[in-house]
Amino acid sequence: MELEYKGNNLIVTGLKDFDLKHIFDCGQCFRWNADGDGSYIGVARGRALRIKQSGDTLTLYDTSEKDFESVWRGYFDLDRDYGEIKKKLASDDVMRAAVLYGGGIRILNQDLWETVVSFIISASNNIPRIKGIIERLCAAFGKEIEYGGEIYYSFPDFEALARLTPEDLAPIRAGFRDKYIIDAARRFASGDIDEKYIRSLDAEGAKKELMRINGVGNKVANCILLFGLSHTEAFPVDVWIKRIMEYCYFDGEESIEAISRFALERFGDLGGFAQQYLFFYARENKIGTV
DNA sequence: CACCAGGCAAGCC
DNA sequence: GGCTTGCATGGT
Repeated sequence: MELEYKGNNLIVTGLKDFDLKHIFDCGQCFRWNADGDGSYIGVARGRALRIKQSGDTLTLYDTSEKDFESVWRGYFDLDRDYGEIKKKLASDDVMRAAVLYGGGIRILNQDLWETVVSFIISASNNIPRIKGIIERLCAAFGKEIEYGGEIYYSFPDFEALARLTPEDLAPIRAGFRDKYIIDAARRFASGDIDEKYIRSLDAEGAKKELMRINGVGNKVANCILLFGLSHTEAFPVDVWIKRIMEYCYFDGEESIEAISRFALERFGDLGGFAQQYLFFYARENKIGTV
């Protein structure tokens, strides 16, 4: 992987196991959108970014080396060897196919607070609507970010949301999840839930702590562990994962608990990566929906 | 018009 | 403890 500058744009070459479409469409994030001409625009960690991939070359527009090193290198998980992960996972026909299909997936290292709220919103919802709710939340309560002559909005911090009531969130149209968002914000703002403390815990302890938040159950907590806390053994089982696992590894219907146990035993610390390859493969091919 | 969407909490037994 | 049900909203 090499870096060079052309004007204000940072060019990264020599990428392996990296594909923006796979990364943004595997269900882990909600704030990146295709913008014609193959580029994507998104907001993360309080910064907006236009990014474009062509083969093994990535262009980050109007990006300083400082921002790349302090934010984007870690966010895109560029220092992890996904070739090794894929090799280990591709030990059966199902995973071989899934890894081949979504070979450019990376698990983004996202902000914990944003991940908590985003996956609270994800409950009993669909991805286009989740994205809509989050964009309205950011536009209403986030901070303005100017980038490339346009205005974007940061994800609102918990102090801003802790001051609100469910009625204030009505325009966001989050439905029954509005009170959960506010419960989460108040717990973070009061220190009842503490990011440093959560990060000091192992996956099991962090999960227990997260599940104290109203609206965070087993599945949402697993998503937060994986996408916001780098606990790569977390294997969130949603309807898509349940379907593809039942279809490919079981003989018909199976409980979420049994599927989770199977995943931990088979994939171990790589469960989260396996989950992302499977989710992308299942959704893009509508596997199990018949 | 049912039914479903990256589930969860509250209310039952 | 496990099992059932209501939940907001929008798309099919």
